[in-house]
Amino acid sequence: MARGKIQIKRIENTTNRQVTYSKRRNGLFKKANELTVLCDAKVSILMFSSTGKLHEYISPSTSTKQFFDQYQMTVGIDLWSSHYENMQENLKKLKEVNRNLRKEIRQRIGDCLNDLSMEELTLLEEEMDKAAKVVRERKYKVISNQIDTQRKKFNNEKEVQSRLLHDLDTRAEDPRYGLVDNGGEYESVIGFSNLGPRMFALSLQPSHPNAHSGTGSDLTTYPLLF
Amino acid sequence: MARGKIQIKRIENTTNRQVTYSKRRNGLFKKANELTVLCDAKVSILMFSSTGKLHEYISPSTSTKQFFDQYQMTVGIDLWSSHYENMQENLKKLKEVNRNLRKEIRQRIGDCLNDLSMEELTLLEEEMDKAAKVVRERKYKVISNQIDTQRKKFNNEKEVQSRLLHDLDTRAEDPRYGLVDNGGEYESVIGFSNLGPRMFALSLQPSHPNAHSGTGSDLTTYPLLF
DNA sequence: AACTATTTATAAGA
DNA sequence: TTCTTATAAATAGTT
Repeated sequence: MARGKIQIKRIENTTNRQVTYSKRRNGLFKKANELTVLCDAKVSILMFSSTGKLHEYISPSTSTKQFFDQYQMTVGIDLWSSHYENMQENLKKLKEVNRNLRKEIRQRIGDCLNDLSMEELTLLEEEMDKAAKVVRERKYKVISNQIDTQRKKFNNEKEVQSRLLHDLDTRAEDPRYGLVDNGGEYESVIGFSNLGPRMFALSLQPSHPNAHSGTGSDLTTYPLLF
Repeated sequence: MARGKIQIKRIENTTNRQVTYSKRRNGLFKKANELTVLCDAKVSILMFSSTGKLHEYISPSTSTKQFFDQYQMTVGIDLWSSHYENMQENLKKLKEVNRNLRKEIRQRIGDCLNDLSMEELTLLEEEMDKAAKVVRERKYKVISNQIDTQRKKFNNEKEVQSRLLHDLDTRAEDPRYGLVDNGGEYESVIGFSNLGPRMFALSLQPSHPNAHSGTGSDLTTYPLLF
């Protein structure tokens, strides 16, 4: 624009092009700054030269990040959404699923029943009864397993005990030991007493609600524990 | 820069400022475009006016998004990483919550009870019984509401019916209708026969047919309804 | 939005 | 690069 008009088209001479780039870049930034001051505006200029070099102008009292954020807010679309679209989608879906799960749980706890129809209530009741039955069965299974284990332990210990008693008898009759009283037997019984509390605790389990009196046969094993 | 030099400072006159903003913005964009062409560069200009309005220049064959990406690559810092991390954190938390909710539901359905202790099973059982009770109560409430509604409907209909019957009686005894034999009466009843089905349906209600057996004519008209 | 006197930007040369 | 400078372009104030 001086010493001769130029065509606005790519400057082929590389040096020339770079010089012009530098000069005009400065001019652009100067203008941008003037605009910022004169008109109380915020300007962001990003430039990449043909060699890939970055130059930047940004109005004082702001930042490129702020510009990006504000730009996106204004445009209304996340420019980074391509990066995060899937994530946001996932997030949304998860939240929805979550909501439904919570609702289901609430219904199964007994909340939020008001918007259920008669049919849904009936279905829910059936399901819950079924589930409760499963829980109960599982509980009895656990109980009987524990009982079984305890019984086995008890039998083992009894066997050991009787063997010990037998030994004692043998020894008592053996003139070499000269033991006549029960002291030994007493000691050996006390040795089992640490099993007591555990078995007692078991017997305190709410032996169970009346609903399942049909499985009474299981209970016949209980007395053996006392 | 014409018709007088100006100070580079905020233009206080609003109109003036907006005009200058517009003019210089165009100038800036024009320069940016020339730079793009002359020097084979890529330029992005974002501007927010003092009123918050956004204006944008972007070199052809590129996009603001590309600029953001390239800017970040060049600067070497992911400006969005904090967003990204937050999101991932959220996602993780939601998944965890979700997992727990599912587990709870599964337990309440009767699956996955194996890893529950005796105490937990007992607690679960109690909760489920309690919840089932609530569901049942809710169901009965719905049922009784429905019954109530039906009863009210029935009573209404019954009243309407008796009023109609009463009307019929009155007309049958009124000489103005000149009905001597039963033919006329038959006709007049037939006149109401579009009500018939409704009354018929009503008469099937378990409650009872005639609350108005006081007049003998009641009995004679009943057969006509069927 | 158009005009235009003037300022500013800058192409080419040093 | 930077400076110079002739000239093109931008634009402030006006209509």
